[in-house]
Amino acid sequence: MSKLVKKIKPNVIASPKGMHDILPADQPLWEKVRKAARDVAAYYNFSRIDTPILEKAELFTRTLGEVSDVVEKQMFEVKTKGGDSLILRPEGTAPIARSYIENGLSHLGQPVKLYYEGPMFRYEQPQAGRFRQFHQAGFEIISNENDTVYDIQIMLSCYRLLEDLKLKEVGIQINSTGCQRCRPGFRKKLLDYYRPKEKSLCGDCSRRLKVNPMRLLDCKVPSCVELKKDSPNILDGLCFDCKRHFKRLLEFLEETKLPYSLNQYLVRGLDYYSKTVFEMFAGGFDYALAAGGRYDYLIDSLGGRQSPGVGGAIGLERVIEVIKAKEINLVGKIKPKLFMIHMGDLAQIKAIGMIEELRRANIDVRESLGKESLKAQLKMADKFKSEWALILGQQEVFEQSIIIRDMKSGAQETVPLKKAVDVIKRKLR
RNA sequence: GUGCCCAUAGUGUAGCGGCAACACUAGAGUUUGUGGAACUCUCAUCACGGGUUCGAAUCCCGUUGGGCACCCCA
Repeated sequence: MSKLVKKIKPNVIASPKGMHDILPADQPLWEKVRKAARDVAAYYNFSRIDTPILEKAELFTRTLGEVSDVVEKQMFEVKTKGGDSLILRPEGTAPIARSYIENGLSHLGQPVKLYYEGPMFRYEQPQAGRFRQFHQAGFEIISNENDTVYDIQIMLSCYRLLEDLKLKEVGIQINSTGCQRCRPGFRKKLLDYYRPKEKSLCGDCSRRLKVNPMRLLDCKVPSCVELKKDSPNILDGLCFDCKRHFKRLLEFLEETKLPYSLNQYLVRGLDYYSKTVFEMFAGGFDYALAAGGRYDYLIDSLGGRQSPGVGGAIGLERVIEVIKAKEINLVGKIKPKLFMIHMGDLAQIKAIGMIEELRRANIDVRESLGKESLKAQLKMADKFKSEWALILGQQEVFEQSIIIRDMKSGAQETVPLKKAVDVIKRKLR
């Protein structure tokens, strides 16, 4: 038979755009960040919740807003065989609100404090700190009362998490976006201010003027920024309730000494926010590491009983990017002090047995049992900076013994296999 | 969605129309049961597809992916 088959290198398949592997080298840092989030959640008494990665489209169109960018152009759609379409969740709050209603979580006792962590998806152009699949950890507090103390607890949770990750100089920007009572009045004031100037607005802004005037405050086009200077301040237009809520938030911020600054132009792109909104930044990075706000009507809009809530989410990729850029060292390497070495097939069998015995004794050991030569294995032991090498050769197997080698001094002692674990225990102490 | 830049070993780079090179990493070894040094060897049909050319990693087009910015956002 002749070999007619040409060696053809199949096209290399790349990961989808904006979606990345988290490689082994990065896993310790990721785990550190996730653990920090879990610890903060535990300290402030948040219970973990996991919701499906797919949700019905309506959940997001109804809560985030039909004309929000996330809904208009960033929805990641999955068609089912039945012809329905599902959406890869772009954020965590709406699904939790859905679950809260569906599972009657109000029965958990007020307030309901929930924490989550997992992948989110948005169909957009990847760039600095921005991916199609990214990860968030988040905190939500839902209760009967829209008590400002919950706002500060959310901000504290987010802030402490960043602090625990050794991120220094984190700044918090806050604003109030008003409520259903005062926002219409402010919208009108905005419109009154901007309508006569419509011709000088950028294209996006003149469109926003019609669909979502609040977003005019967010524009970064220089000419619009100039116009913004004299625009009505949202804080002046707040109703009595919102004003009181905001004032109280400031008192809490003073008490907790969180480094905040007012930003009257901070309006977030998701419709469900009301009253408090905030974003947290690390010095030198222009994307928010964490953000959130209050959502007094979210549960309502999904058909649940009126239950105000407040929440915040932390972008894990962004946090990790900043940690790396600032060369913050969070991960200490755990290195087992023992290294198992074998010579020959028989010894390889015994070596496996020995490792299992060590495991039962709760002793960490590293190995490179796929390698054959003693040299290569010693080299590995050295690379891992092992303190002792356990060496099993033909002769040791035959004698029912094992060599314990001190890697620093090179001194070796041969001990009976039966006593090996005890001797090792003593050495490790 | 739009605009600009980019793509050569696992990583970082050289090669600029004529034999794909260097460093690091990884693997094997330097006479067979003892590591850290040194040395030797191995690892790429130059992202993919097409075109121009006697000849393409190199020039052109397309695709995919990456980076940055806008929009928006964690």
